[in-house]
Amino acid sequence: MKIGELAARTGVTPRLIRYYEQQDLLEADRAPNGYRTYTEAHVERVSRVAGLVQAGIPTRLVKVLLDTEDSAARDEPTCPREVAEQLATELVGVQARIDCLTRSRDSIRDFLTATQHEVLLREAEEPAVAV
Amino acid sequence: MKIGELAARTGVTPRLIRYYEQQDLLEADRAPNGYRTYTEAHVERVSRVAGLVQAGIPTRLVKVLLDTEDSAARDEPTCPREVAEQLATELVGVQARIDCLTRSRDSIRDFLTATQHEVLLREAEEPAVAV
DNA sequence: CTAGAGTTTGACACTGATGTCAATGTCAAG
DNA sequence: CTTGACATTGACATCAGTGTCAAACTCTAG
Repeated sequence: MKIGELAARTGVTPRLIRYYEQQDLLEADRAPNGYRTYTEAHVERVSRVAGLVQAGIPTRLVKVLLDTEDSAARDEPTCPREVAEQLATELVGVQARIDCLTRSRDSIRDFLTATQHEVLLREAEEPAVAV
Repeated sequence: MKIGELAARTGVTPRLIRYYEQQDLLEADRAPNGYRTYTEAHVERVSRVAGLVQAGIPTRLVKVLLDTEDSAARDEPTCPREVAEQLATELVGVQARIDCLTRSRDSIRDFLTATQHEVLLREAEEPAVAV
């Protein structure tokens, strides 16, 4: 598929998809005419990247995270001690973000419940659009 | 306490503390000489703000989130339907971020485990510096 | 009284993530 | 062949979050 379709399916603008590629978070094959071409796998990849970036992870780190997943998937036990330490450091940062966001989420929930708006809660939690 | 001490205790630079105040995320009393003065409560508040901002929540929303907590704490059932809907919307966004970060965290953990670096894991999870 | 550390405001600068625009190329449909 | 939709690259613009610096003030210690 071409960039337009990928954009439509992920909700990420073509501009950003190109930007992510430029930041080395994405790779794209090229059709003979120079157009970028993507596969199904890219859909998830792009969603993931966008999600992480939106969650405040700088692109530089997003790359590390996804590369980690990738090499884990291909189970390459490639892991120089130093990289592992960096990851461990990153881990605490990620966990801190999760904790912080979780508190906010709970606050919102509690508040909506306390103000008799549970209906909205159900609407909100149904879709489960986990990315 | 003055801004310097607050900064030291929260790990947030004075510059940012002033910025957050400017963005209406914080309020500070003034000493007769014009210096900002803070209470214990501000310590947590600042940490919270910084955490959310770092987690990718724009300051504009951080304000909404914390205001929600505040009014919940003072249990004011003040909640016009419209605000509730906005919050519900925000809720799904926050949840999406949490899911995304959680996946990354698990990936890192799994990876470190798979590569025999559990030691680092324990180091990383001990502090439990949840903010 | 003076020196030094901390504070105030305000300006300027930079970075990262995005939007937008321009000039050009590709391709499918009429 | 022409038109219109979509691609490409590259430049410029914007916004938020931060760093940094300057000039002036306050306070504490010597």
